[in-house]
Amino acid sequence: MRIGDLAAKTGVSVRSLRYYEQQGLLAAERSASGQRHYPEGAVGRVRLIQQLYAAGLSSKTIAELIPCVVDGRATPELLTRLAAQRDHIDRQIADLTDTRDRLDSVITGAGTTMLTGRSCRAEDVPHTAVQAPG
Amino acid sequence: MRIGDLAAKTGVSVRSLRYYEQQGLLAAERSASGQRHYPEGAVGRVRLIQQLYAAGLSSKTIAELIPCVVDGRATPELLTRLAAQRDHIDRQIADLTDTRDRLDSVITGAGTTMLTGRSCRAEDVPHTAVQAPG
DNA sequence: CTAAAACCTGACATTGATGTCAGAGGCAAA
DNA sequence: TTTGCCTCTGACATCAATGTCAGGTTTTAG
Repeated sequence: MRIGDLAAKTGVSVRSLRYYEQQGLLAAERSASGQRHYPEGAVGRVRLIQQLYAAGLSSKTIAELIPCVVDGRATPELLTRLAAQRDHIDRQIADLTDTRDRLDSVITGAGTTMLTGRSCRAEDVPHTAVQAPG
Repeated sequence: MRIGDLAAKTGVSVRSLRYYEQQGLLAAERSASGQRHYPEGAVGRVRLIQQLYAAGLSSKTIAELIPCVVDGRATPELLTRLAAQRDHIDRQIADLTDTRDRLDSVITGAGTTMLTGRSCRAEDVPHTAVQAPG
């Protein structure tokens, strides 16, 4: 598979795939002329990378942990780091849940506000047709 | 309260507090000589800002939503945006939960691996909609 | 009064992932 | 062979939040 195909399959830009290689996250075979060639498994690998990016891990951290995650090669030290990342994600989940609930209560609370017809700085909303009176 | 005190109470740098003001997230009274002066409530406000930053909202988005969150005021349009943010956070939570579980199974699997010598291939662990290899 | 500490504005630097552009070469179809 | 698309490297641009430095004013402590 060439880089354009992998990009199409994963939804990740060609630019980013090259960047992942540069960061040591994603190896590629090279053809005689230097073009990158990926096995099928690269698709899952890229998805994993994206997932870890989404969890807020840096390239450097992913590069350190990825052999452990894909190969199960875990030194006790790596295992500790992995657990630390898991705990960090746990904290993120807790924080996000808190934020979600907070927004939620604002939303349901605002339902009452909507009935009373009060507006929220309508003059600052440059969008289409705000008909709420100021 | 002066800016240094607020920074100390919130753990946010003085630089960032000035930046928040510039972004319209955090207003400050000014003394005759121009120094910023904050009420006690600013502490909670800064914490809210941090919370929303942590949820991945941009300054611009926070600036738009914050009057509603703190005052409970919302136009229907703003309410929609708020709900969209909540849904976005919900998706983040789901993704993070998935990632956490994945790391978790690597961790417990790796523990087993260390005992049994079996390898643990996380890319083969089923999570949400992994495309099966052909 | 004086010196230190805190504050002000403004500007430039940094980090990280990604976009974009330029110039050169590879590869398959016509 | 020509055409057109894909790929290569390398470099510069971007965005957003924050760090840092400079030069000047204010506040506070001795």
